[in-house]
Amino acid sequence: MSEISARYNPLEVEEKWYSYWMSMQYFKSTPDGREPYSVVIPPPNVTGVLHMGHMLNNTIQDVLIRKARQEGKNACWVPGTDHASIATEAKVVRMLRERGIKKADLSRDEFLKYAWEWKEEYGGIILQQLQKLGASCDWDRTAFTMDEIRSDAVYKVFVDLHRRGKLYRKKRMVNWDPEARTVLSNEEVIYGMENSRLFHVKYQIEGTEEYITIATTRPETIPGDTAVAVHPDDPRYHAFHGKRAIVPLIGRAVPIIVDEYVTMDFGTGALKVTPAHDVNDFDLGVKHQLETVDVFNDDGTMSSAAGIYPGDDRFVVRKKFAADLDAAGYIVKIEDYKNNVGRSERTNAVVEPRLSLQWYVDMKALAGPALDAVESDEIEFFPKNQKNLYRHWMENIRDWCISRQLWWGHRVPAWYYGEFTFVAENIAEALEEAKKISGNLALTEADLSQDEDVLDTWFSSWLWPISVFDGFNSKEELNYYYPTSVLVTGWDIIFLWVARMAMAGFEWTGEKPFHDVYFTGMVRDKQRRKMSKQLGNSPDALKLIEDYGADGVRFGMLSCSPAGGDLLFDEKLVEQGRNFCNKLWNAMRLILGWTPDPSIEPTPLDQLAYNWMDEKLSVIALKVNEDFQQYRLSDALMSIYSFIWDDFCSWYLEMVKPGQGEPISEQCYTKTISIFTDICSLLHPFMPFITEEIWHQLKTNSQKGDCMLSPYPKGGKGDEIMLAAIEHAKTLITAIREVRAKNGLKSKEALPLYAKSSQIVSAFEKIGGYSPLVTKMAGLFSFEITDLEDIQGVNFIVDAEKYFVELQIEIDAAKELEEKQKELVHQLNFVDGILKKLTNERFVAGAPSDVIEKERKKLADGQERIRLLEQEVIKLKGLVN
RNA sequence: GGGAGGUUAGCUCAGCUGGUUCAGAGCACCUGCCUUACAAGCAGGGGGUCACUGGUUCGAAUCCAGUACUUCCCA
Repeated sequence: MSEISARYNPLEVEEKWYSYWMSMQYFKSTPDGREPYSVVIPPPNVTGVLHMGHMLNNTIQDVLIRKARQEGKNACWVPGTDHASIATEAKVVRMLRERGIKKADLSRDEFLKYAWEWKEEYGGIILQQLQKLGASCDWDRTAFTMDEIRSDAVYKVFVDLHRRGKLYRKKRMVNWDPEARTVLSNEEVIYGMENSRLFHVKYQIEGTEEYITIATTRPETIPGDTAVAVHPDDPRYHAFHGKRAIVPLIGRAVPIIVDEYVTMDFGTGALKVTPAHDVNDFDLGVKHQLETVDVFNDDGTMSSAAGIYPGDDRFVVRKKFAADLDAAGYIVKIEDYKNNVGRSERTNAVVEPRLSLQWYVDMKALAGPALDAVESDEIEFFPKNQKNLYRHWMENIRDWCISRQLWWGHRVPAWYYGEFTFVAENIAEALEEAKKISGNLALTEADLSQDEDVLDTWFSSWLWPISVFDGFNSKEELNYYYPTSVLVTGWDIIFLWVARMAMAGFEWTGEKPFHDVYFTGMVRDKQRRKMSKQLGNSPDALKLIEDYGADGVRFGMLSCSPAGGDLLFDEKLVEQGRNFCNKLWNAMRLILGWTPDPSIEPTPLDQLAYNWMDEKLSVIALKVNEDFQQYRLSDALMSIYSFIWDDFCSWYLEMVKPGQGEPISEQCYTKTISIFTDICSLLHPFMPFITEEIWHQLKTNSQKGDCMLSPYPKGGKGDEIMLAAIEHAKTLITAIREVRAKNGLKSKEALPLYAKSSQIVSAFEKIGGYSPLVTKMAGLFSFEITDLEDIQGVNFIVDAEKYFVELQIEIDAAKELEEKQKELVHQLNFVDGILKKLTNERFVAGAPSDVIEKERKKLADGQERIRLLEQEVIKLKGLVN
């Protein structure tokens, strides 16, 4: 025994077993006759390094996959990364800048060469880090959204949607990131309240000396004004209907239009309309056929069309132009104001609404089946309440802008020739098409120009559950693995990803992409702040694994993360995980230190103990399986945790532990090992490394096989009478220990215990090994049943049974009396409540018979306790007086 | 502005279809222990009018309404 360290050392164990599993190809999956269980990883950014969110998310997936594997299913977990257009391009640009290279000086191809180099060098880091966590992915299947198979799928889908009229190109208002100089989807814009100022500016009414005053937070857009709008019912402005206003300092005369869109009590009730720079204004512009004047360049500086300060930044111009207006007497007043400002998720630049020509997917045409599937629980959400969010978004769905003004990504498969557009999977097809349409057979590829933009990264991610199985080329694997079993992801990308995958699934396979969706919470710090790089509040994931072991970290992540609920990360959690590993480790050391002796028969106590363990294990396993059904992983883990720590270590091992230097019966030894290995099987999905290690340490000389592939315990109801008896014994033993603690008695001092005779007590006493068990665990000198009503010493009630510990000590009668009286009151209330129930006809008539039976039992027990307590109180009163 | 959720021990949360041996878990806390598997431990213990108000009911942490506070989503 001495050669085994008293502390569990995870590092070498983890390294050893991970490479062993890999060498055995245990993670590998190919279609066969077994039931499949498939999971696709939410592909992390190729730029990413492992953070807490990944650890939580991937631990959960690994738990599910490992359990499925132990259940004999063909478990397939497909790993991969996505190319993260904006983030990666930004990273590569920065890297180039550090090397003194400007993106603007490079051709597209040159830039992409650098980008791929970067990807090859750094792109796989996160996947290697997942291995440290124990992730049992089928690494041979590692996919990347820009590899050949996944890219082909993207182009196919684009062409297909276009052909069927569900994808189009149009000039619309978009969210423009002037720093990245690209469009953003709605989901990539983060809104927040910011301090700004509301400028009240007066516009002269054409041909009069009258003015109309508008309020705006953005005076720099005034050069783009092409109307002033008022509410039709606003009496202040009736006189101006049909007239024109002069845009101050610009001199443009613009119509005063009337529209119910205007909010009368906001600002002055008059609204300047700038169709090129505001979504709502754009709609007004379309409705009233207004001119659009785009006053900005794509980097947020003023354009030549603005006529003022060309080339200056919009925020600089805001100040300058406001000052000009003021100097010219057009500013009526300036108020401090808070408004909602959208910023780019990636660059934090203030998003500029901008008119631009982009590609869109007609989402209404795709949403139907995906919405229905979730509504009907055909796709089941865990937790359920995410359905509301999903429904709301799907019912108000807007078209998806999929083009991005970047180079890193899938280039839009559209080619232009003159005024023609050809959408095709490749240039050769586009050329064929071009020849046909134009009638010019002499066209060459050089005559066509491909769209400069790339597609939104999610336009490849939404195909992921299909494309990782090469499903757009071949049905072979798709038929087996698809729909996947479960998707595990954060609720924050329910729209970006989950909804879109559901749509793509129905669109191209006619089926849902997954049966279940498990939404994890966000990992936050103790102050509930989201973990982020900026705040620096995220622990180093790999450091955590080094310090606490992968199993410890997995335990920490899981033990406190109910589905959908946020995980408030605290290093205490992983510490608990590490301590748990140590506990398991030491239980193993204890057992391995025993000397089994074939010539000794197991005692009745031994037999009772291991039979009880079997029953209890069975009950726990059943509960764990039920918890898995509902994805209550943290409940499942905590059940196993307390089963191991309390039942197995604190109770069972102490029950069967032989005395110092004494041997243990071989039967009991073998049985203990078998229980422990079952425990390893049960715990393995959560803590794979230590369970594998212990499994092998315990099995060195006997059975073969690995914990990872051992059958997962199914569990059952268990022997209720035996379970109840042991629970009673445990409570009794605890009560005796309490007597010790209260009276300052040493644990070595053996005590005589008497039980007041009763049916229950005799029944328990008849169970083989019961009395020896209590005697051993409570450190008794003797344990007898008596008919005496009182014995000198301390007495107490367990369930409805009365026990006496014979003691020659003074007891504090007054204090004891107070306690017993308090308890009596509680019991009286308890019984009173049940009596009320049982005397109520409607209850007796209506409640199910087993409920009534239970109430009767509770009543009888309660009454018995009252009887015993009353006796006691009378006796104590006598002593006090 | 529209919508969804939350409010249970000091902290983080369980508590499913209403029924007091269920007010529970983990952590934290207090007391006593270096009892040779484990001090990363052992034994014992104290903590809660289940946000507030009203209603339904024989009975409410659990259902309903309102109030307060709070989180989130969408605009």
